[in-house]
Amino acid sequence: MPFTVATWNINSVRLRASLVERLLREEAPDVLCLQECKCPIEKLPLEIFHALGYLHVVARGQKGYNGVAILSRLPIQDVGEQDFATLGHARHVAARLENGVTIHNFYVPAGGDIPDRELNVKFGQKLDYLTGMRDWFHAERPEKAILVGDLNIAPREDDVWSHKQLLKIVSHTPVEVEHLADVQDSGNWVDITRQDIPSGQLYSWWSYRAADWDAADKGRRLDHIWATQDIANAGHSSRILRPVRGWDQPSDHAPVFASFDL
DNA sequence: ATGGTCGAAAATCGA
Repeated sequence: MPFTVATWNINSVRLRASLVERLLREEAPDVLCLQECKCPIEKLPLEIFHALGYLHVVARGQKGYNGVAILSRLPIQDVGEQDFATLGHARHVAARLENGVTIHNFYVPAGGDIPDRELNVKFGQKLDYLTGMRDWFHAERPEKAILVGDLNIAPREDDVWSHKQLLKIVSHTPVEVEHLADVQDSGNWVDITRQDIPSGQLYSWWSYRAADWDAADKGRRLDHIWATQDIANAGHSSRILRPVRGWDQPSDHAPVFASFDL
């Protein structure tokens, strides 16, 4: 059964419910994973999703911040959440499809502005969250699994507009990249986006603080789709929908897509 | 070295 998965940091699902609706209508992924819903689960605009055939929703939320949701046209089962680094935040939820594939939806902490855990508690929390992910996947030995989300790290030189200028900027520092690589190794995860698009600049986020984000094009690839080694060769057709960043009242993130023939 | 823009929620914090 082939299926398509998408991930999108929506930056308030209530404010942008109409954008979610447009994406579902135009692209019709089987599963859409959202981050930064910024509301309790009882305030998710479920009617809109249901009306489009997304009858299955697994989510975790909190008032004002964070929040993750998995919308699906295919039946899914809630298989729980993890609270890495015991932050008490809604940053992870997992669901299982009937074909046995588990989908993990993550919103990794952004980490603040200063890349030093002595000077910035949030940076330490980000690293600790990633270490928690590493240890958990090391113990779990995931199989037939897909991991998506806003991981808030652009690991490769061609995942950022300027490797040199971003080396000390949170999201591209060597210590974060090492932590993310440890997570990837611990679960035998394969970066499906880069499996499909192995070279060239690739971004999924552009700051709001640019006069013209498209012309400046100072982007970063913060949003990822991974799969465990055993199903990685089923992944294909990866793409990042850059035009979505140019929709009215957009999120600062573009959605990332991949398909799997399983 | 700094400021630039958003969203939620209350007049700031987080990104």
